[in-house]
Amino acid sequence: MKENKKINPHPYIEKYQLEQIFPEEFVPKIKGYTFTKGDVLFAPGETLADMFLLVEGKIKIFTLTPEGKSLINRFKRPLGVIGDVEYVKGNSVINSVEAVSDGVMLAASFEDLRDLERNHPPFIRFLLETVAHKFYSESQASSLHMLYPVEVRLASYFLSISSDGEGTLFHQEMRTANLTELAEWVGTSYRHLNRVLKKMVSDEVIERANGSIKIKDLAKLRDLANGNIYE
Amino acid sequence: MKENKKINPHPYIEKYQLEQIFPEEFVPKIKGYTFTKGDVLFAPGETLADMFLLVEGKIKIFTLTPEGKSLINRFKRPLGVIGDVEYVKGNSVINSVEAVSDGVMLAASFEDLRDLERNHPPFIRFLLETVAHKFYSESQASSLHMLYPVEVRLASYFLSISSDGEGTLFHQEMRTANLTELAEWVGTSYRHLNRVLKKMVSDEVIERANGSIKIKDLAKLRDLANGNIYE
DNA sequence: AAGGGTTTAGGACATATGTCCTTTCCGAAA
DNA sequence: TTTCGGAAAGGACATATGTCCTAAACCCTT
Repeated sequence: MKENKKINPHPYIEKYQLEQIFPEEFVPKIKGYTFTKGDVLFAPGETLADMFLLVEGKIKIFTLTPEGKSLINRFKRPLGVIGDVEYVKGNSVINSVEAVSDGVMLAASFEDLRDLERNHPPFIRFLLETVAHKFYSESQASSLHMLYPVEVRLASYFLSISSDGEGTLFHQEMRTANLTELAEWVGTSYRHLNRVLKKMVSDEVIERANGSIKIKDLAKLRDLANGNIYE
Repeated sequence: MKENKKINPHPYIEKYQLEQIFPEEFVPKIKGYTFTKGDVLFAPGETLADMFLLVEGKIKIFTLTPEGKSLINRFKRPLGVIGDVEYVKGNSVINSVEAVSDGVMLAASFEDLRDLERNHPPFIRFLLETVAHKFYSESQASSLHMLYPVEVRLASYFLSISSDGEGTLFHQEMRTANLTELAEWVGTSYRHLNRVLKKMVSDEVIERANGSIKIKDLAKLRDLANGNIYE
């Protein structure tokens, strides 16, 4: 990771009760770094030596093709983990990671983590749960993408972030800043997103007023989403 | 799982050196079941009480939509694991699982596994690696599907199973029996697959003789696949 | 208030992919 | 050998989505 200003990790360890995962002896080995909106945090192919915990801010994880297309795999907010799969599999970074806002990461070296893994079972349990959850979400999203057109995916997205389903960490991860980002998230072009939005407006499912989108008919939205909700 | 004939699991434990994951005391808790081609092994929503190890045969894991569309997520051959994510996350079965050939599964109850997890670190390490690998493959495949048209995905598929890349377990998992299945695997309709195959023939990338497909120009295929190879 | 970049909106056209159908082919069962 | 069902091949048409482009609206900054 591009290394910005170092900061004291302790407040975050308390805030997120990380003592349960990282025992007292381990805490001194944890470093804290800040990052700034727009920073490229990790690039594909890079070799990692540390695992990171996002404890403040928002980042996006995306794939860039040689042709310049980009696809957002997921957003992360606290308490997101970066480098877990790389730690386990020992491969290099797969996706690009970029800061969507200013934020803070905690870091611990793979080397130290291997010791921790041996002596402190809760850590490997934490890892396992993290990765299992990532797999599960990825798998759901992937099926949704493959099997349904943009309109359905979009309806799912709206449902997920509507106050209805609020509260889950995951939903927070999904909020997008603007339509361009939303398009990348849903996995389509801006143009097409716009087309679908227009259709939803004329179907009276949503309303658009000066840039913001409001859900007008939750029932219709549910109908469209077809039972498919992210998460 | 639909329970077929019980069999003795020991030969498989030796064959795949499972003693490293399951210590001697645990082995008696492992059961063995056979299954038959076409069996529906697991259905979405089902609650699992056991984790399964595929030790013989081939199964496919797929998603079925309410509209009847189906999408193959992956094939599994030995030593595939079923129920790992369900074990960790405690949720019900996500996808349909069907036997593509006759085969054998070993099973161990979640309850027993929880004890094992506490007392025998190699087991949780095994789980972690399994899930991390699943996530990694899923993630790769998902990006490929989202970002490239069928022709590219198909080229990737051919490259992966060509003798060139042979040997990896993963590639074995991918071999499909007929074009219909291939279509489901690539995530498209049979009709469209056929269209793309025809184009590849006229571009002299592949040859088709009485149902079988031969790679004619590996270089062109690589070019098409654009560096994207499954796995 | 004026200028310039970013975001939103949408027209026109091209391409990718799906759906429905018909025909042919081939191997297994009778 | 005949029959029949599934698998393969492809025509015709519909839909989903992408690409390229232009114009208007919306901030910021000066």
